[in-house]
Amino acid sequence: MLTAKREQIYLEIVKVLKRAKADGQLQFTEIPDFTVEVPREKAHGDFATNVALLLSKTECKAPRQIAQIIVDNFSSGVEQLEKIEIAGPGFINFYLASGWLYQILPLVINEDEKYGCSNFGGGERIQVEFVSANPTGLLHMGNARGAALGDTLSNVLEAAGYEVTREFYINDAGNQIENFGKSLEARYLQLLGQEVGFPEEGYHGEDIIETVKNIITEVGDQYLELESGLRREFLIQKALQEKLSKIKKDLVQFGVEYDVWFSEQSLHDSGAITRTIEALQQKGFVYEQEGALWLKTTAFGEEKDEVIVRSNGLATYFAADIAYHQNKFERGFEKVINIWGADHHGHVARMKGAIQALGYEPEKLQVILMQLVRLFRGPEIVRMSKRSGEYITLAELVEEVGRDAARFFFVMRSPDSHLDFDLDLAKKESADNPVYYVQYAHARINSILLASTEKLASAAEIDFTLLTEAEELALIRKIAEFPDEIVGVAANYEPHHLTRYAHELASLFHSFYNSCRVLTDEKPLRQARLYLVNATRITLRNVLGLLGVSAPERM
RNA sequence: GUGCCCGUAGCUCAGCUGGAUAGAGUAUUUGACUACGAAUCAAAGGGUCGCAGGUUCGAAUCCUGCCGGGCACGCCA
Repeated sequence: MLTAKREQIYLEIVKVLKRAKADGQLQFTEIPDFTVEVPREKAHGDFATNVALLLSKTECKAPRQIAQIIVDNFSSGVEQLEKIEIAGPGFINFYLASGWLYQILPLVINEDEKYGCSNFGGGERIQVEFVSANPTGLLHMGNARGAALGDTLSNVLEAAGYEVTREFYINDAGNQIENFGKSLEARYLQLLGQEVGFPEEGYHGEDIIETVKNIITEVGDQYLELESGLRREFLIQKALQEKLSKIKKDLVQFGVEYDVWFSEQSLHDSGAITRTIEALQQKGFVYEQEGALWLKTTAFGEEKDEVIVRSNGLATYFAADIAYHQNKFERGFEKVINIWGADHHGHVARMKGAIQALGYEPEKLQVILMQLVRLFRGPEIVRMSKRSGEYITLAELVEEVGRDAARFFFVMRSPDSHLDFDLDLAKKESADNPVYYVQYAHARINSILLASTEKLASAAEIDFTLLTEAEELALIRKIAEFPDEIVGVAANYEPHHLTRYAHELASLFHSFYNSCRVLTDEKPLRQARLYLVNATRITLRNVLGLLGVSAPERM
């Protein structure tokens, strides 16, 4: 609705500009990249454009003078356009006939759970890789943030018309797995009464002990007889299985389900890494030095080259990740999004370089870096240490504050911002908790609809022009913005705008509720307001759905 | 030392592809429940947008330098 109207205005302006140029009133050689947007201030009309300001330089005229030329040439190509005004330094404000927005309401009701969806993405295939935690432990707050962001972004991309694949890359290879094996073995032997030391760099967490206890319950002491290498391998297999199923379960509890779980080890086993390295060699980006193979990432602006095969013959994590990305592109994804912790930022440029070396456009890879999460209980910071295994896990978080609050809080902030997560606030069932604020609006609507015993009237029976209060119009406008909002989030990868939108929508509803009685005695007005309330309900429910937050009917 | 992120109201943060009077929540103060849920609403106060220059009709937004905080700089992942 908004989009269509904006386009109409935009095209009309372009027409006017061309005509003015043909008449010699304007001299520009190229139409500048101007905008038509909904102004922040209501007093500035329904839409506004900055085109006159942008033209002022090339025209050598005052912006307001140019605006006047445009306004004078404006014809009636835009329906419902009531008034055009020049304002401020040279903005042109467009005022539409009051009530032009009413058309959005029947549309919302008809589209229902599809309201907000569009075909912006045109069915393009896009892959979102997120969390991708080491399967050697449990999910921590950083993983949780990634899970909330990745899943919400995926939901939004789907709503915007992309075909999305959610993927978890399992780091089940390399040194950490070695290390994991040593830790498991030490615990195994200790639990069976042997006096052995624990590896300095090992995984000290309690959860490893639990895992080993479970293994002992299953296999008893029969691994004691085995040669150490074999014993570790068995322990690793068992433990990985258990850890992964726990990770999966915890993510499901968090509302996150993946389409693909991709094993790093499988890239080693299948020879994919070798093939990728050969491809890079063929293109001349690989050389040998001091027994190792290096990738010439300096060819793509990096400060130094990177090792892809160590002198001990083992491929590095980087090599595996390159093979993984090649695999992604071979599967036909047109765009690939990775959500990584900020501690991996050094990896971004070289990954893009590697992609370029393979002959793909580096822009196809989009990395969202997220800053760290700090946990608080009120003013007290919650100290955590991954090394010692003392940290709060995703499962514990969901247990403590609930999935709704957790997901909302993680998405609330820009990924670029450090996130201070206050457990006390997230648990609070009160006004200062933004999750409840939004959910409350939904529950409240539901109880109005319950209280009204009559059947909702159809759009044809309703006189929408009765909705004239400022609160009503503001609410309708916000509802109308929803599809645009989704496209914006999908285009710029900014899921945090969604929580903001949800809050604003709820807020406008509460204001409306407090100033306009819905269940009034005047039937036509009551029907119109009930219709608006129902449209609000649908929009709220849909935005909460994208966030992975429930829309309760009662609280 | 080099690279990336951050610095906006007392606090937590939006706004950053340049646009009109810099916003929200919270906290503080004051009002509103004998009608649809007060987990709500209405209103007030609160700002050198880290500092200094520059670019231009216009800068929180772009550029340069500096200050403060975080992260990363491995034949780890």
